[in-house]
Amino acid sequence: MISKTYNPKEIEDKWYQYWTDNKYFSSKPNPDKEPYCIVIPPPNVTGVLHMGHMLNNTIQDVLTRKARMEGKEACWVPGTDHASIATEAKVVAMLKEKGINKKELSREEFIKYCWEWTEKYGGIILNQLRKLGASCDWDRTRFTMEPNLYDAVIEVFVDLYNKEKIYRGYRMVNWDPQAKTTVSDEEVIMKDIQQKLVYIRYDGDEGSVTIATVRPETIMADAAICVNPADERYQHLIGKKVRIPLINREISIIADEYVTMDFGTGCLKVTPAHDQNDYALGEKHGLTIIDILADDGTLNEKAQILVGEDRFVARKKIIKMLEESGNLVKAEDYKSTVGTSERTGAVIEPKLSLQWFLKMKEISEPALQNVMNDTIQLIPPKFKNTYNYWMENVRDWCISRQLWWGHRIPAYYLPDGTCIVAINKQEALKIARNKYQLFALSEQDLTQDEDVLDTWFSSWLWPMSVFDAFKNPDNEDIKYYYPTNDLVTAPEILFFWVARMIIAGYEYQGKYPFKNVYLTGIVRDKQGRKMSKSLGNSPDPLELIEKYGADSVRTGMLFSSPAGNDLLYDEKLIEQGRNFNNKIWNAFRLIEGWEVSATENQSQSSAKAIEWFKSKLNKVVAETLEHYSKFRMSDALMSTYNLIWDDFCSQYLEMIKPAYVDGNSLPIDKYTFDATLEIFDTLMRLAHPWMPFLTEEIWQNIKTRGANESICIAEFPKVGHVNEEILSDFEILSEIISTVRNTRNAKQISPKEALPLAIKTSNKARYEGLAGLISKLANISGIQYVQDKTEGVSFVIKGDEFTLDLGGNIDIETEKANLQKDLDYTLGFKKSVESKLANERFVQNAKPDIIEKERQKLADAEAKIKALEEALAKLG
RNA sequence: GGGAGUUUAGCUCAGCUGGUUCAGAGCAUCUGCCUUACAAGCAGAGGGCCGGGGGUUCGAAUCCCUCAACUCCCACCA
Repeated sequence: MISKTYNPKEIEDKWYQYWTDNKYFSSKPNPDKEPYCIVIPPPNVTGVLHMGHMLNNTIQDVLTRKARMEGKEACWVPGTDHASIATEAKVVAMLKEKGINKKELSREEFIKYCWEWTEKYGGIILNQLRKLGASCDWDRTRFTMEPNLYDAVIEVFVDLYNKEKIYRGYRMVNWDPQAKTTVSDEEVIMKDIQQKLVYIRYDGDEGSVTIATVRPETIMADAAICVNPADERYQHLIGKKVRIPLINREISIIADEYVTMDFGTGCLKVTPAHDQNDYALGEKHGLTIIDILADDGTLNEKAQILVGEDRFVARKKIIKMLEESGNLVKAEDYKSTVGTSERTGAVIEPKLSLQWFLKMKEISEPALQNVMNDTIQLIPPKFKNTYNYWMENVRDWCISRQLWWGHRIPAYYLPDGTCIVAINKQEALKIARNKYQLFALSEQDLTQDEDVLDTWFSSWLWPMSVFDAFKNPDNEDIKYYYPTNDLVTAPEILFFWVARMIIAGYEYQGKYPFKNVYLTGIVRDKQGRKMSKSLGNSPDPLELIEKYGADSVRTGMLFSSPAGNDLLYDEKLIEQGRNFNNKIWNAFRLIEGWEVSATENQSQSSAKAIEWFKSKLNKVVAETLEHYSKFRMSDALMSTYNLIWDDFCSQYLEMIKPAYVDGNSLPIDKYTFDATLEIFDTLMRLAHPWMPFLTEEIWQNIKTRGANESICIAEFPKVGHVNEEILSDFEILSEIISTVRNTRNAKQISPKEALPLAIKTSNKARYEGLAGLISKLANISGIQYVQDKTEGVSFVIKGDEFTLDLGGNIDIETEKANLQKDLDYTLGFKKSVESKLANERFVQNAKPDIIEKERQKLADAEAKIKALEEALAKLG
């Protein structure tokens, strides 16, 4: 006896093992098959699965499994990303706990720790994906820091350098004082914060000025005071000098139109070292750059005062000091935006430093065009706008990071500072010798750049590097799988990653890396808040899988998540998923429990039911494929959900269910039984991409399967013949049944009590075909075809009149009122259709098929009115 | 400050190029049922002037204008 409720725990590990043992997810180039390929957005190697991963990877798995069942050579490439900043931060923290300071370690020692850490935690997230049922080709698992991928990054750097796309320069960059590295513009998150706008008076011999600033701790780095040349208030001071309070250094007052007259006091303190605009202003006016901040965000000796204090502490203290010195004019509340690091949350410090950049404008041209012309499709397309904006205003990409964990920049410096870029030291030395004729030079004389590359500078090669496109350019894999088909990822990394992969794809393969980009939404909680650790509103995906089963979580997450829309997560969704799983499980239990008779003849009703369901199934398969083709995942799932729950369980199974006599089920005829199993088989294949475990378990039990058979590689249902006539007949059937059931409900008559039904129709044949089913599903004791209305409750469907004999249990007035209500509505309806048809402009302008539809409506309404009127007349 | 998007039942969303069997789905709610697959269930029901206003049209949730609210992206007014 199978369990009454579906128990996923018992089967999930078993089937996953079976699938991997049989290598169903392995893929090799196969010229006879069409490739279907997805590369996973590589999660952080030391990360753990969160709800966003669940959503995103479930979608990838659904797409991959469906493609595989459709006979394509499906290949889903898994892997992880080394995540420089995040991993390095974790390792530093771990070392700190052990009492080790990163600074005390050599680069090699530190990297060794990183590798240890990676090996310890690196497998976790991939194993979690297995729990979810992800059908990745695990033999192809890649890591952005593994040797081949490492080399690819270095090669690309050298290549771009040689093409003069990469340069080194001083720039104002975003400095993260916590991670002590630069971060790219995209990694800076602007946040609104409440600050104090401090007004400070600078005195001079010829007058004084008051400036407003939110960063009083930087006054020691001031290079000038700037006013608008048109500002009459300050005309007399331009060119004069004032002294910086507290340190009494003299600075000039300069004029520039950049300054807004009506903001603050109209006087701007210019601090070229600590502000983007001030830097530009400083360059223009030839000002001195005084950098008073150390790498960790404390004030350095150039500040002269408050040396060693953290910038925020210094800010508070200096206000106090200014107050005491009498230079503080006032301080008011002010809200402004400040950049914070995406990785550490620290407030970003604009900092002037020497960094490596990639010129973006030219290289990104094809990536812009081919998204705009839909060669690459963004789903949903609304993201094209933001993509376009970003790409058109793209700025050079700062690719160096002051970290150790990552791909070390292959730039080597000669003792005189000359920079040579080459794939390794030996090559660099060769260049030094050949190009500069420095034959005496040895490897020891070359110093490699200390910095590593931005993590995205490795992941932008991902769709190519996972197939070794750089190491081995003409290999079978890259030729077969590239370009890949779909990419499923979060909109947040559209520019970080997606756009850059497209750029790299065109640069190195001359072709887009993927055809479609499906952008998922953000998983939020019920109240619409982002899932976050600090809020504690993010459930642990593995606990959910443990509690409900992977299939429940998968379906639950996809019930309501259109592309690009955020998913408001509620555990109820997962429950709904579980209920669906259980429903299927029980349908199987029912069928499984039937006794089969080889001698019993098939009833006409069962034959009809099978015919109907097959048409219905084909219709839904067509719909589902349509949804898939448009990446409407929720809709595709819902089609299957409704087909199985409503059409199959609630209707079909009730139609063919063997009767009970004296508490015992009669056997079911073999033909119907076999047909039902076949249908069930198809349904499981249709549902498999959503619920791989449950469907495999059932599919394996429907009949005896061979040793290497699996639903994973069974055929996805194809669209077959749809008999529209039978579908419409069954719609009438279901209307009859629900009306009868309704009537019982209203009259409080038990469903167990069989009632006689009279039908007055001109199409007796139609109902004779349905009679058995009507009787069975509406519990009708006998059907009688009549010429005149008989005693009982009547209703009209498609111009035919049905009367349910309730044995006198009727209230004439109520019946009359009900019929009258229906009649009134239909008359009104008829009138509106008539007036429409009478409208010449309508008849002239509307399309013929629309008019034909209207005529049909009119005819139907007239038939209905006739029947209703007759029924009413009978009641007196 | 600039740009884009959204606004349809209590919630989450479908409704393509305008045609009143298009006002839908799932969930939630309500009513009645432990009917021998499933109470994680069965059978039913209610619920929306499609954000407001104006316009185009024979006809608008669907096109245009305008207002309002919300969201996102971009942006250095100290």
